[in-house]
Amino acid sequence: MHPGSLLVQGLATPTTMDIPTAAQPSAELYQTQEQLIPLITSFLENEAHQLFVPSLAIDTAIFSFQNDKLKILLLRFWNTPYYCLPGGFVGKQQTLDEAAYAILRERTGLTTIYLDQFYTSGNLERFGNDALLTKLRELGAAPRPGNWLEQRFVSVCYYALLDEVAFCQTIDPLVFEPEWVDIDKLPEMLYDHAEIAGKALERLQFDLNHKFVGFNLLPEEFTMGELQKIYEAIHQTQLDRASFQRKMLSLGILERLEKKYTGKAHKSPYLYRFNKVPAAAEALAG
Amino acid sequence: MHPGSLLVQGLATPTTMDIPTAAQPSAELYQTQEQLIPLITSFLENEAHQLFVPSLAIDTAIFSFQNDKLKILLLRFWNTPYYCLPGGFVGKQQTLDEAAYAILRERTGLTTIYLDQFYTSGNLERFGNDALLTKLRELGAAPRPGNWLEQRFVSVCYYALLDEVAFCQTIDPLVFEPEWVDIDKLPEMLYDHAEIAGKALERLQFDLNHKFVGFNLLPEEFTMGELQKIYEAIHQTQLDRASFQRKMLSLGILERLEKKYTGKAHKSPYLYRFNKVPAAAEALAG
DNA sequence: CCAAAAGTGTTTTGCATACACCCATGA
DNA sequence: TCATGGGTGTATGCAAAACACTTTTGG
Repeated sequence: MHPGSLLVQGLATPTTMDIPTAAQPSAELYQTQEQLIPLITSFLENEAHQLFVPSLAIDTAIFSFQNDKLKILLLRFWNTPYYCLPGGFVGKQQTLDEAAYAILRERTGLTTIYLDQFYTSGNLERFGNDALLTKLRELGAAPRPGNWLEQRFVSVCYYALLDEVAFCQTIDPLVFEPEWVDIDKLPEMLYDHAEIAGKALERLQFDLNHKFVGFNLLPEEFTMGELQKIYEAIHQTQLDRASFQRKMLSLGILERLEKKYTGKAHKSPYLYRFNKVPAAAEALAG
Repeated sequence: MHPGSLLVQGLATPTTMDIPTAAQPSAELYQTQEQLIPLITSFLENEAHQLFVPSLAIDTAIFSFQNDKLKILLLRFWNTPYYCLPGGFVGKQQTLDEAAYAILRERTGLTTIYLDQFYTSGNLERFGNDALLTKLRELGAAPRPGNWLEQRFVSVCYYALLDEVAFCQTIDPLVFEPEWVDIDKLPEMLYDHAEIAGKALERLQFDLNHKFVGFNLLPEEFTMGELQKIYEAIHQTQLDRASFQRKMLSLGILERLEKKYTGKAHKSPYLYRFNKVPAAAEALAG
């Protein structure tokens, strides 16, 4: 295995979807700048062109729900105070969905993930002004003209919902350090990623009421209170408990299971599960 | 002016947005196959690579409202029974919106158009199986390996609404013959364009109720009855006249003008205009 | 028995629908 | 004055919202 291929996974999207997550060699080997820079340079000058569709990038807004708050996964760029969204490129034989899915799996280690394309950004901001190239030049490296990042990129944007607090793989900690950030405390971001994150949240808020995506942020079995907290966090409002319960139940897509005994001194809530029978899918379409 | 540049406009997107529509030379000059084939071949082998972002296409679903029916603009491909959506490519210095807008103006001659990106299609259907290449080979031409259409393409899709029955420019009648088609009588289409057209209609139906886009299909001043017909055509239902009027007026985004005397033997309807004050925009956001 | 949280019932309000009625217009 | 289509008023029904009440649990 060519040593650069790990770097490819770190920087970008694997070209196939069946790379076993657990069996990957440790990225620690490439954590020093001295080792990284020539690998990155080689990637930008050679491998990237061979593996990926030119001009095309994927950015993902990955949401999860922790401590009653909606979080988004950001990557802090190379020891700067600037953040960006996890992203990657599209393998020459990959569909867009496959490429986005691969990025998700690479970053989170999870395989069951809700994923939805919501926007394609075609502005020219990054063209000739890439952060990674600038950083490399600061460090004395100079990838040749015509390298991968000197293209103009169009970015297809996805948002994703995680149903467990994902452990976040640090596949390339020196270049991109992952961090879960409160959705209402977004830091300064590179390129147009702040705008993309904003659009992702808008879309999530919208889909929540029209496609019932909320349960994707919870484990398979959940209480009504937990589901309500998701709605409140995403819409940043307070909801009436009784009305919320009736509304959810009236959709006919939740299945009531046995009670959950929490050990707390109050009535135990029922557990619910999303009902996957065809009838439920119908109810959501309208 | 290089003769191929007209062809470029015919096949694809101009790279700038200020080509004067009226001053274009007639395309009649290039209407025979003998003249067209070498120009197309040269375009595919040379000019396209220089002008456009690789791997990226734009497809547009252009809607208008004629005789109380919703129509979509399709292009019949080179004397076959197959149709496709008007499309083009993205100039190296164009944003996606600019490229889509240029295609619209090129095909319709109009400059004020509602335009909304709704989907990016990344399947591999067209890869290695392009209709134009196949047709050229049937005709004995053989663009060299590595020509523009041998790439894998990702297509950014827009839908557009025209507020007048556009005259449809026949810039390349031999290759693509334009035709307004009833939305409920879609013919067989190339690539995944049938799917894209379907998604465009779904999106239009959805936006109609959430972003009040309907008035973009009408001239600036219109009667309530005309607006209602738009809604009925797009949703394929009958609506109550009284309820419709109250709902529209309650949105607070219509401005009532003077009456319109039609010459018909009945009460004359008021004319309305879309209200562009900021308050209206707020009303639409929710 | 109490506090806390969950579940359910009841009232009210708002909105969409349906339908009725009146108005303006030109033949 | 009549037919036609446009504008407005009114009754009805459904569903969401607000609030009250009951139930369950562990201390």
